[in-house]
Amino acid sequence: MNIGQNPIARQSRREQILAAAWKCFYRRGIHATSMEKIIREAGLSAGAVYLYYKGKNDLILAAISTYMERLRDLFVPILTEEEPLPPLALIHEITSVMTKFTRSTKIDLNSIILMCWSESQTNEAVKALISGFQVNYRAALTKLVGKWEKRGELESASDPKDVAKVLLSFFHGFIVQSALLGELDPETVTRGMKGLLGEGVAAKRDIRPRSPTRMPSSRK
Amino acid sequence: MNIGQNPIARQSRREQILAAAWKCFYRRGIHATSMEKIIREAGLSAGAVYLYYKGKNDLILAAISTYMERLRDLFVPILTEEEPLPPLALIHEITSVMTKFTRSTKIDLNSIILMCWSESQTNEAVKALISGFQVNYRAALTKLVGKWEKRGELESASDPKDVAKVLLSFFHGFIVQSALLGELDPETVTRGMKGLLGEGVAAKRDIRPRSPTRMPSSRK
Amino acid sequence: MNIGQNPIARQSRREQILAAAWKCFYRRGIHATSMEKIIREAGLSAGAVYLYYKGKNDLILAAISTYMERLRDLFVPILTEEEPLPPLALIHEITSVMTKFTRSTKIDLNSIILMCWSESQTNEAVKALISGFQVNYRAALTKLVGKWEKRGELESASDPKDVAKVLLSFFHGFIVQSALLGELDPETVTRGMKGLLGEGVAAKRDIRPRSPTRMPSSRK
Amino acid sequence: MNIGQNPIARQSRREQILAAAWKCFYRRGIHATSMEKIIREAGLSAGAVYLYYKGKNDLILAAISTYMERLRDLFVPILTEEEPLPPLALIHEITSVMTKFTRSTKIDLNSIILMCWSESQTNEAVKALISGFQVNYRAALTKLVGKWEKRGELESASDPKDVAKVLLSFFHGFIVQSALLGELDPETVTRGMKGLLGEGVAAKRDIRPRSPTRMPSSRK
DNA sequence: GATGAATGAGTCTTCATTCAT
DNA sequence: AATGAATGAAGACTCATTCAT
Repeated sequence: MNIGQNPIARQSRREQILAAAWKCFYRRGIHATSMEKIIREAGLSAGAVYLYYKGKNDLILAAISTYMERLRDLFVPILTEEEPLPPLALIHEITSVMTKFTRSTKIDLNSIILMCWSESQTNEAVKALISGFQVNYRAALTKLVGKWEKRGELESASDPKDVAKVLLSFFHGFIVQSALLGELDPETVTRGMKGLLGEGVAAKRDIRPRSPTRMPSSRK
Repeated sequence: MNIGQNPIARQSRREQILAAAWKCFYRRGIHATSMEKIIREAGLSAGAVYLYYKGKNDLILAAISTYMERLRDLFVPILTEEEPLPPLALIHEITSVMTKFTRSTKIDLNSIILMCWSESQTNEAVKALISGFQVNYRAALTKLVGKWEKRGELESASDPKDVAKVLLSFFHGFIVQSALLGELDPETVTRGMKGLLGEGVAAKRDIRPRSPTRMPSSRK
Repeated sequence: MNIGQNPIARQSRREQILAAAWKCFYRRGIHATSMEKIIREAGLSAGAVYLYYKGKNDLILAAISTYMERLRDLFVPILTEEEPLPPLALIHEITSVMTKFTRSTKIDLNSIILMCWSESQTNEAVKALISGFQVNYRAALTKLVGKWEKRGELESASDPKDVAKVLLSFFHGFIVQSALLGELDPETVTRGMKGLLGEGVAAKRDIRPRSPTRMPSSRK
Repeated sequence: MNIGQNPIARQSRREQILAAAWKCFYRRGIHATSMEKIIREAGLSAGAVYLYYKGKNDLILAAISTYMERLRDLFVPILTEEEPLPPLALIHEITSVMTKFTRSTKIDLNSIILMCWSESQTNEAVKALISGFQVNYRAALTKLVGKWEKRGELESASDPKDVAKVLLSFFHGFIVQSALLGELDPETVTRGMKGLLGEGVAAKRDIRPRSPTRMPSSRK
C-alpha cells in the first residue's frame, strides 16, 4: 500500500495509529501500554508504526496534542461568541458538550483528560501543551466574565481574572468528579451552581437568554 | 536488625519506603519509577523492600492510600466542626490548608493528587480508594451546605447535594490549576468566588465568622 | 528509466551505489551502516538498490572488490615495470602513490583498507578476495627482489620470497600507521628505511635511478 | 552467588564476560556479534552481563582495552631492557612472542588486532586507546634505535624516530600478513629482514648477542 | 525498471522479583 | 531480618528485504 507519499493517506494512517493508542491508553493507562499493544490494536506491524511516529514519546505527545485540539474545537465556539451565554447557561453548555462528546465516542473524555494532566506533571512537552491550553481557556473566560459584568449579569466588583479562575476551577472539577464518580449531569451541576449563586440572584441574572434553545432547562 | 518483629519499627520501615517511593513518583511519575530507584532512594536493599511490601502494585496502593489519609486528616477537622465556617471562609480555609501542606513538604500535593486520580482510572483498587474518599468528602460537604442553609448563609432553594457537588468541583479545580499553572493563591480564589457569588450577597453571607483568625481577609 | 538493460548505464548505477556505500562505510564502519543510509546517500529507492545488488553482503563484497581493483591499478604499473625502481625509490613511489590517492579522494584509503582487512577475518568471500590480492602482491615483489639481486642493488644471500614478505610487511605497516596516527610522509619513511638499511649501503644501492623525477630526494 | 560485592570475584566475572565476548568477536566480528551470543557464551543471563558492563559499547571498549594491555605486557619487557637485543634478534623476539601467544590462546591475536584497528576508525574511544598505544610503542622503539646507534649496531646517519617508524611498520605488517595469509614464521621474517639489511652488514651488526638463547637461529 | 510502504524477526536493554547466603 | 547478585520475560526500537503499484 503506497500511502506515505500521499499526505492525506499519511494523515489517515497517523490517525489510525492515534486511535489505537487511545484505546490502549484508556484501557491500561499511558505508561502501562506497550508499543506492541498499540501496534496490534492498530493492525499494523512494528516497523509501520515507527514509520509514522519517531517513538513512544512522540506518539504520546501526538496523542495528547490531538485531544487538546479536539477540546479546543469543542469549547472555542462557545467561549468566543460575540454575545456570550449568561453564566448558568454557559455552565450548562460547557458541561453538556463534554458529556455528549464522551457519549458519542467510545472512550471517556474525562478519564483521558485526567491521564493527560498527570502526564503533564512529569513530561515537559506535555506540560507546555496543556498549560498553554489552560492559559488560553482562562483568557477566554476572563473576556467572557468582563462581558457579563458589562451586561449586568454579574456584579462587577471583582477582577474578571479572579472570577475566571474560579469558573475554570469549576469546569476542571466537573471533569474530575465525572471521571472518579461517574457521569455528572449538566442539569445537576447547573442546579447546584444556581443554589450556590443564590436562587433569586441567579434567576435574575439568567433572565435574558438570547435563544430559547439555549436555556439550560430546555435541554434534555 | 530485628525490626520486622517489632510492630512499631516495622511501621517506621514501611513509612521510610513510602517516603522514598513518593519522592520518586513525584520526580518521574508512578509508572516511570522503577523499584530499583525506590530501593536506592530508601537506602535499603531490594530484598528488604519486598519484606515490607509484596510488590510494586502493593507499594503503589499503600503510597496512594497513605496520601488519602493525610488529606483526610487535613480536611476532616475543617469539614466536621459543629459550627462550620461560612462559605467563603471555608473556601479560604480549605485552599490555604492545601497550600501550606505543599509548602511544608518538598513535594507538591497537587501534583501527587493528579497522579493518583490518573492512576485510579486504570487501577481498580486505587479507584475504590479514591472514589470512597470523594464520596465521604461530598457527604461532609452536603451536611455543611445544609447547615449553611439553616443558618441562612446560603439560600435554601437547591438540594444541598447538588451544591456540594459544585463546591467539591471547585476544590478539585483548585488542585488542577495549581498543578498545571503554578500555585493559586487562596486569597485570589476567595476573591474570585466572592465575585461569582455576588459582592453584596457574599458579604452578607459571610457576616459572622466565629473566630477572627479565620476571616479570609485577615490572612496574609 | 530503462537503465538495467543498457549494460553501460547499469554499470554506472552500480558504481553510484558503491560510491554511496563507501561514503557510509567510511563514516560509520561497514557493519554499522544500514542499507537505508546507503540508499539515501545514493539518492535511490530501496527497491532500486536491490535491483543492482542482491543484498547487503553482495554489496559489501562488491565494494571491497572494487577497492582491491583500484589498489591493483595503482600498484601494478610500479611493480611490473621491466626495469624496476631500486629499493628506496620503490618504497617512496608506493607510499606516495597511496598518499596521493587519499588526498585526491575525500575518503582515507588507509582507513578503508583497515576495514577490509578486518572484514576479511569473518567473511570468507572477502578473505578470498584479499588474500588473493596479497598473494599476487607478494609474487610481484618477489620477482622484483630477484631483479634487484641480479642488478646488485640487494645482496643475493636471502631467498627473494622472504625479502618480499618483509617488504610487503613494511607497506602494510605504512597503511596501519597512516590510519592510526595520521598521514605518514613518504619522505620520512624512505629516510627511515635508508637508516635501517645502512646509510652507505643504501646510498650505493640506490645509485642508479632511471629517471630523475623518481629520486625520492627530488620530490617535495 | 554473591559476587559483585567482592572486588576480586567481580573482576573475575568481568573477565569471564570479556573472554566470552572475544570468543564471539573472533568468530563473527565485533559488530556482527549480538549481546545474546555473548550472554549465552558466558553462560550468564542478560541482566547479569549488564550488571558488569553498561552496554555493548562499554563491553567492546573493555574488550579492546584488555587486549591492548596484554600486548603491552608482552612487548614492554622486550623493548625496555637496559641492554636491548640487537636489531635482528629483536625482530625475532617480538614476532615469536606474538606467535607463541596466539598458539597458547585459542584465538588468533593477529586477527583480533585487525578488528581493533578497524574499530578504531569509527570509534573515538577505541581510537584514543589504540593510538596511545602506538605512540608509546613508537617511543620505545625510538629509544631502542638510539641505543643501537650508540652501540654501532646501526649506522647513525638517520633520525632514530624515522627508523622507529619503519621498524614499527614492519611489526604491523607482520601482524597483517599473519592474519591474512596465515602464520608467518619468525625465522622467515628474520631471514628476510637480514636479506634486506644486507647479509654482511646484518651479520656484522648482530655479532654480539648477549645471551646465546637469544640468537634467533637458536630458537625453534 | 522504479518506488517506498510495509514487514517481522531480531537487537539492545530494563526491571520486577527471587533466593542463596 | 537483610542482602544484592542473578534471573529472564518483556520492552522499545531497527533494519534487511519484499512486493503491490
